[in-house]
Amino acid sequence: MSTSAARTPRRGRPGHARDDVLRAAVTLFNEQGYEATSVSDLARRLGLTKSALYHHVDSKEQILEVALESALGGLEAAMEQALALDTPARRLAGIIRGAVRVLTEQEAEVTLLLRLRGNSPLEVVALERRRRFDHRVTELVREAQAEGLVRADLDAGVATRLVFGMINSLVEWYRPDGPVPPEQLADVVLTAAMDGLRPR
Amino acid sequence: MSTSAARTPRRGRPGHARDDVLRAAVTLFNEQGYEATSVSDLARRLGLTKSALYHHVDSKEQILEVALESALGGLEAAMEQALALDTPARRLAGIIRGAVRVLTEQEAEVTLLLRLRGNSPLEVVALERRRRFDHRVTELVREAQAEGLVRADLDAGVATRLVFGMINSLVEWYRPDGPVPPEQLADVVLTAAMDGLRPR
DNA sequence: GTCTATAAATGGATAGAC
DNA sequence: GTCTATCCATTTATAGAC
Repeated sequence: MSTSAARTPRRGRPGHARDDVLRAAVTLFNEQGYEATSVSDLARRLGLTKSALYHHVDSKEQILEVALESALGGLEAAMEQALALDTPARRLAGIIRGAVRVLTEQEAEVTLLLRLRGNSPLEVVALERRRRFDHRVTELVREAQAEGLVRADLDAGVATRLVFGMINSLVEWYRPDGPVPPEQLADVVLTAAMDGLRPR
Repeated sequence: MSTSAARTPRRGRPGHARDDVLRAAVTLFNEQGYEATSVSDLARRLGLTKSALYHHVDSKEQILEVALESALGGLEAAMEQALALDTPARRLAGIIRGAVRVLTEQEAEVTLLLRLRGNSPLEVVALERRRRFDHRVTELVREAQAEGLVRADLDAGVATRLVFGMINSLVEWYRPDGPVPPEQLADVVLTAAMDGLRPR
């Protein structure tokens, strides 16, 4: 899946470029749900006919594919960065901060990923990749437990899911202009996850 | 959720009763998504034709309506019970435990509620009811902050959303036969929310 | 690159026989 | 209470003119 840089530059006015279509599509998919959004809905939102839209993309599912690749690629890149850190504590904090960053910077695409139900081979493959990511996070939690950084009386998988339940919920409510500015968000989440709501 | 015992006894063989249809429908809606599930899919799952299915329910949306009423009713009842407790600490712990209980006991119906996008007047009304519930939880968090039970440097709305992100994620992964037995679940979640992952 | 027109399939829902 | 057959709107997607 090449990005815009790799594509042939258009001669005339760009008009509705592929990226505009993809961006609008992912936004609309998130507002209404992927299945509940028809190609007609999308064309209407863009002020185009369906036929014109199909000039830019091959299919509705292709749009989903591009978005999922972006979301999974972002999460996997964050994992690589976290794994490159030099202590278990930094690796765990790194993947939590990294996931928060990807969730906010690629909010629309990740939201789509988080709502998948596995209704097509494409979705099943994406869900498997997501599951691999989750397993790698669980390994980081387990490693932190071995160092005494995380309570050992909590199953590592359960701890991971609870923390990522918190993180993933960000796509449902976080707004950069809300009570938590973007540059503080990772710290707020990390503190809530590690220390909880109770004052120390 | 009454079992067959409470229903009017049918004369002939019970066949496919309304409750069976509702249960199967909600399960399938959760597996595939509400919009992605056709009435034909549901009929097939039940081993019926569409026509036979429509003998038991008026519409696809009616099934959703019944399920949402059950989920919202459960959450609102939990809120009333929590509000009846006698200290801010007990009220906050009460609604967290109560929500965990409702999420597990009415898992399918609550899952449906949590995935709504507001695609119809019915969904919009349900989302408004859900928002009212969230606001009442936020009030309990604010009250706990005033007593010094919850960190005051965290916005009450943000704290509520983070904790409920954790709680709501249960519908995605919690299984009674997993590492956390049902009777311990509320304690595990409450501890994770209040004290975090770090050993004290 | 956008349009009108249309194909082919599937969606939710109903009529009426048994 | 279940069936076959059908209605009509909408779905994804394509053909071909401009």
